[in-house]
Amino acid sequence: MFASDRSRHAIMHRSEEWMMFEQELNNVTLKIRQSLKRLDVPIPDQIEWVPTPFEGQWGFGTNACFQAAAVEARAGKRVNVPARAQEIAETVLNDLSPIAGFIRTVAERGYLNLYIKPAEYAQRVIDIVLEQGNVFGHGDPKNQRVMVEYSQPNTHKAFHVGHLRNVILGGAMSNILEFEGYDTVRANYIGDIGWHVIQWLWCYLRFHAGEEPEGDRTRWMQDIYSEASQLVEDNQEFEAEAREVFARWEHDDTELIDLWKKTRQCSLEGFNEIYDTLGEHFDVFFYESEVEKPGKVLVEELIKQELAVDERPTGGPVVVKLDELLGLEKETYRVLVILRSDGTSLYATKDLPLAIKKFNEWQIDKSIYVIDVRQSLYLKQIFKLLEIMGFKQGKDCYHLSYEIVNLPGNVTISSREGTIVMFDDLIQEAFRRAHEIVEEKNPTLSENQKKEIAQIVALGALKYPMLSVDNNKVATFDWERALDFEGQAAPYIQYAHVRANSILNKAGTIPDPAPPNHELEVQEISLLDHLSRFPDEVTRSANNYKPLTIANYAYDLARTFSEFYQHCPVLKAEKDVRFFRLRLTAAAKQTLANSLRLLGIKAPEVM
RNA sequence: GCCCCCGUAGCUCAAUGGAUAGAGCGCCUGACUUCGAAUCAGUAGGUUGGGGGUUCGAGUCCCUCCGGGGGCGCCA
Repeated sequence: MFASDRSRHAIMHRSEEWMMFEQELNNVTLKIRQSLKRLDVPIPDQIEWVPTPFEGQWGFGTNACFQAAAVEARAGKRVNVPARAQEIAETVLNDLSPIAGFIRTVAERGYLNLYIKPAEYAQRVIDIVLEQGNVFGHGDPKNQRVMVEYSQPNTHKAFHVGHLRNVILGGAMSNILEFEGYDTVRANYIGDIGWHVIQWLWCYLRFHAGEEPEGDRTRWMQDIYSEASQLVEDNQEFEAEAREVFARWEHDDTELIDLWKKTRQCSLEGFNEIYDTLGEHFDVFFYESEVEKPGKVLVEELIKQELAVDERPTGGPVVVKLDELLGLEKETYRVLVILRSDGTSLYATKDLPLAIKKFNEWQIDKSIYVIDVRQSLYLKQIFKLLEIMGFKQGKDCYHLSYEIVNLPGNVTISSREGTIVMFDDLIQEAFRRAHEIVEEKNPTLSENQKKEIAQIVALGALKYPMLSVDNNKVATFDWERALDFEGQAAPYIQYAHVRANSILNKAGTIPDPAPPNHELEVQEISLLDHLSRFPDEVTRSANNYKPLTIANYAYDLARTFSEFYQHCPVLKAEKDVRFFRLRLTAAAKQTLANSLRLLGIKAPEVM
């Protein structure tokens, strides 16, 4: 991505903020070391700088003096660490003062704080944002390829709000990793075979032969699936019939396979429409049907290597006794079943060869699985088994888990039981409400514009809550809350972007770079400070596999900008102030757009 | 029996081991002839489930208890 920007990578550090102050801070760090040595105070291994937490002041602080005092205390000196830290900080400052590049240096509560002169750096922050434009915040190329597997829908079933959390999360994670400098491969893994498909095919042949879907294909597929699983569950004769269909399948019955191909395609097309709507795309589709046979071969190899135990002669399945193989006393990895007693495949049968295929055919360095938390143990088993098999990259597999989405009343979403909220219903209702609001707020827009905006706002509103809550918290789907466009929500962030755009449009052009020559307001400093932190937030988000970090950041930035434009007139300010604030507004708009883009949310120009 | 996750304001949630635990919603009070009020400003609201421990410093790490959810040889 961003091939045109490659040339910059050599000179731009991953963190523009640190880079801007790198020289000054390194300089100070060195001097502090020298000073501590002169004063005969222990020198901490690491002297790290963090932004000071005081609103409207722009600076960096270090806790190095705490570290030093703590070392003294551990060495047996009877000292009160906080008091001693403060003492050391003051002494060091006396020893060094004044320090070049900083407007104020203060010892506060044991911290050694350095405040920079805002005007001096304001221009640099803005210039960097505007120069880099839509790549502002990106990380250096890591020369590593990472694959993110997500979505993984089953054909012949519904696509519901439970699936949404997965797609949104996986998509945002991919965007963030890519932006941070990883060569990112978006992978989907389709469940196109298995007992659920067989039941569907049976039900179709038995009760719906010749039928074609009208309207929403995915809903049609779901309806038949729901009917099938009910019938099979309640009626043993029906189950026996379905088992016969399974047998036909195992014998490669041509007629059945033709029906499978056709209906599978129907599902896939339905999914693709949903991905289009969501703005998601995949670089590769894997299918369970393509790894089933390799999986069965692999199972035989594992039996030969005596890693797997074939219990089929005694009516059992093929299992891998992981704890036993590892010599673990305590139950840890337990036992993994890798093939049914009747020789048919399981998830594990297919996941093993797929994991290997990913590394070997795609030359990836890291393999991420976006899958719900209930499969934690299962994935732990798969990854460990890969290692035991001698496939070392098992340790480069990572389970990005997330909690499930329930319906109100703690009702589990189940396509088998039909307790689902279909994606299509959700997006249509969100669109309807968004359209109503656009109509009310901006009646003069053309109908096409209204529709486009409603779509952007509706999608943002649905996506944002999936990203702004920690992965391991259970989400409850609630119509009212899912469609709440107020407060901490995507439309708020989009609105800030729109307002910035509106100001810039009225101004016409963005002025040339210039330092501010007025006393900066608290809101301006706060906004500049937030802008400068974006690159670090991207890095942190990528390193921790947490899109939540960017979701929080985007909202914080929007709030900071809203406070800014409310308090600081831009167009009405006198010329120099206007010029500076216009550039600041442009930088804010750009950074809002960049952070929203990472979340997979569009930033409209008007709304 | 073993394992994992959650518990923070009335509700929904934030918070690199750091400075005074922050938002939104809801409640109450203000600001549109003003760059667009999908906005902003302000009030009130907390023993971070309880108890120990580690640390100079714990919502965050460790132990334990309580409450809730989930997983554990042929479901996916």
